[in-house]
Amino acid sequence: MINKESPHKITVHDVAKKAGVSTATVSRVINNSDTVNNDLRIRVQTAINELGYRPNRAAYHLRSGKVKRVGVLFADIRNPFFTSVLAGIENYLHQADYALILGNSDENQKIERMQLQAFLDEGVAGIILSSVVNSSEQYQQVIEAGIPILAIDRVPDNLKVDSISINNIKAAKEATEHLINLGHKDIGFIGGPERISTAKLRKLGYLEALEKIPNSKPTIELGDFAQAGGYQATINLLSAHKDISALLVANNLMTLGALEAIHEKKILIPDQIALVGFDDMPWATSLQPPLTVVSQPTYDMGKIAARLLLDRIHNPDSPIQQVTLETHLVVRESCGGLNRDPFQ
Amino acid sequence: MINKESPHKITVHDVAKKAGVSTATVSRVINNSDTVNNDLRIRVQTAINELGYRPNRAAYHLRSGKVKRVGVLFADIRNPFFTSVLAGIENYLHQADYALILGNSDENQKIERMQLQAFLDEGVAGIILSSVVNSSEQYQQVIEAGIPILAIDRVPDNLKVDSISINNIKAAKEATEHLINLGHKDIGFIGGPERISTAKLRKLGYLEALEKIPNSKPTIELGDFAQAGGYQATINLLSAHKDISALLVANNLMTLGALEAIHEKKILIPDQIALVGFDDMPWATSLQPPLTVVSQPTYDMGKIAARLLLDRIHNPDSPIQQVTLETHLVVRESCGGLNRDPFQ
DNA sequence: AAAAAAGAAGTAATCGTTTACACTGACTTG
DNA sequence: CAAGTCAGTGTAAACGATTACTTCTTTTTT
Repeated sequence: MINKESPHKITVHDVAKKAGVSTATVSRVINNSDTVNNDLRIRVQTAINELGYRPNRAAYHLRSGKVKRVGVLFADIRNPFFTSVLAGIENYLHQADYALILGNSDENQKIERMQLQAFLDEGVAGIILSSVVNSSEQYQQVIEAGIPILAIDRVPDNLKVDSISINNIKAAKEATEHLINLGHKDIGFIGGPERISTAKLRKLGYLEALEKIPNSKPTIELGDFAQAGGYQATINLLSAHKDISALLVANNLMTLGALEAIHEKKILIPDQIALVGFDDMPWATSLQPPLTVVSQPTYDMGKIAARLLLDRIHNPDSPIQQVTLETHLVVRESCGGLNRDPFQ
Repeated sequence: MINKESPHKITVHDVAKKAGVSTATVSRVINNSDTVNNDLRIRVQTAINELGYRPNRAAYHLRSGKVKRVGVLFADIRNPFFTSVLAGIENYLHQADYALILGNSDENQKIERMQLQAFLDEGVAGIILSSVVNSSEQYQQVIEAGIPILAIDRVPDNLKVDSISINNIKAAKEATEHLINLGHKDIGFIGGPERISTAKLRKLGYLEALEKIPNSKPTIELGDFAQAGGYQATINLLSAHKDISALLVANNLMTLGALEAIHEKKILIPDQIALVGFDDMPWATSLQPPLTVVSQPTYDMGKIAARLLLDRIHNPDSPIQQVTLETHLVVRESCGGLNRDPFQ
C-alpha cells in the first residue's frame, strides 16, 4: 500500500530553517538577486539540494507577477506545417525553461477569441499566434492586458506587433518563374482563402510572375487550405481549363488534394502536368515522382518565433520587429525539368 | 499613446465592494459551493459582469491546491500520428476548460525526465504520456507526487496506470493476413525499436499471422520509427531478400522511407510488391496507387485519453482502466487485390 | 415558548513566495 | 572620530484567491 499522506511539501521555510537563515535570504539565493554572502549562499544551496526543494510556481507567479509560460495558438494544429513550427517553438521554450500552453483555433474566429481569453486567465507572458482573421479588434483585449503577441506565418496587416513570416510573394513568384523557365505558358494556381494573409500574398506572387509572359491569362481556383478543398479546386480547374500544363498549389494539404484529383483524372506527372507544391513535407520525397516544392524553414521559424517573443517579454519597449525569412525552391522531378530545354 | 498604467486589476475585493457583500460570498458565488441567497447571488453576478472580473488562477491554485491544467508529453510531436492524437486531446481539454501544456521528449529518456519535472514544477493536475522507455522508475517521482499519468499509445508494461492504446497485435496480424489472403507467401516486415511497446506488439502480430502458413520464414528488418530509418531498413530488406512480394511497415514515417526505397529500386507497387502501412495519414490517398493501411482512430484516441485522465483526476480512487481500441484495415490499391485471386 | 439545530453571511487566517523596509556592523570620509 | 555610506541580513506585509471559524438570524423540536 502506498502511503497516501502527502510527505509534507517542502517550502522556502524548511530550507531557511535548515540553512539557518531567513526566507528572504533563501529567496535571494534562488533568484540570485542582490548580493548574498558566499558562505550563506552555499549553505542555502546545499540545503536546497538535500531537501530536494523546488519553488512553488503559483506562489512565485502570484507574488512577483512574473510567469514563465507562453501560449501558442494555431489555426490548425493538424497541418504538418504548423506541427513543424510547433516543434521548433517547443524546443526553444523548453530550453529557456518556459512552459508551452497550446491552443487550436481550428480556423474559427470565435474559438480563437475564447482561446485567447483562456490564455489571459491562465496567465501567460506572451502569445505566439497564427491568426484566423485579419482584423485587429480581435486582439484588442490581449494588447490592452499588456501581453505581447508574436504573429507567425500569417500577419494581420493593421496590427502593430512583432512578426515572423516568409517572403510569400517572392516564394510564389519564384516557383511560378521556375515553371515559366521550363517552357510552360498555361500555369494554374490553387490558392487559399483571401482572409489569410499568406494566401493573398502567394496569389500576388503568382500573378507578378505571370505578368512577364505576354498574353498570359491567370488561371486561379481558390480552396480552403485543406485537403478536400484542394481536391475540389483542382478538379474544377482542370475540368474548366484543359490546356493547363503546370500547376502551383499554395499549401501542403491542398497539394495532397491536388494529387488525388490529378490521379483520378489519370493525368501524368510530369509528362502531362508539372506540379509544384508549398512546404517541403516528409512525404514530398516519397511520391512518384518526388515533388518539387517551395521549402519553408518551418522548424527554424518556430525557434526564431520563440526567441523573438522572449526578447519582447524581457524588453517590452524595444522597437517592433518584422522578420521575413527566405524560402527556397527544392527542385525534384515533378516538373520534369531535366528533359525540357529551359532556354527555348 | 497607449496609457501604460495598468488599469488596476479587478480583484474579488472590488466585486465584493460593488455588490455590497464580503469576499467570501463572492467566492461562494463563483464556485457555487454552499448556498447563497438568491438576491445576493444575482447582485454578485451582475457586479462580476459589469466589472468584467476574471479570477486570478495563480491565487486560486495556490490557495485551493486545485489546477485546471494537464501536461501532454509525446515522444515525437512531429510524427503526424501524435499530431492527430494531440488535436483530439486539445479539443476535449479546451471544452473542459483545462489548459494543455505541451512537451516533446524527442525519444530521449533524459529529456523526458526533465519535461516531467517541469510539469511537476508548473503544477499539472495530470499527465498524458507516450513514454520513451519501458521502465517504471522513470515515472516514480511523478507517481509519488500523486499526479495521475495516462499512458497513450505506448504502455510500459510494469506501470500500473490508466492507458489507452490500440490492439497492436491484432492490427498487425490482420494486415498480414490480408496479404496472405491475397496469395503472398514472402512477406517482409519493417518494424520499430523493441523498447517501444507498439513496435514489439506489431512484430508479434506479424509473426502470429505468419505461423499459419506452412514453411513460412519471417523476414524482419527493424528501423527507428523515423523516415530515414524506414528507408534504410527497406533497402536492407529488399537487397537481402529478392523474393519478397509484400511488405508491411509498422509506422507511418517508416512507410514514407519504404516508399522512397521502393521507388529508388524501381519496384512497382502493387505489381511487383504489395505494400501495407500503419496509420491512415492524409497523404495515403494521394499516393499512386493509394495506400492500403491499418487505420488507427487517432483523433478519438486523443479525446478518450483526455476524458479518462480528467475522470481519474476527479476520481483518484476508481479502479485503473486499460482501454484498447480496435483498428481497421483500409483497403486501397497498393496491394493490387482486385486483380489477384484470393483463393489461389 | 425555550432550547437546539440549521442556514446564511462575514471575519480573518492561510496558501508559498517575493520584496519594501528596518536594522546591524563595517567601512569611508572630511 | 563623528557622521554618512553601504553591503548583508532579517521581519513582516503583500499578491488574490479559498475556507475554517465565528456570528447572527431563522426555523425546528419538544
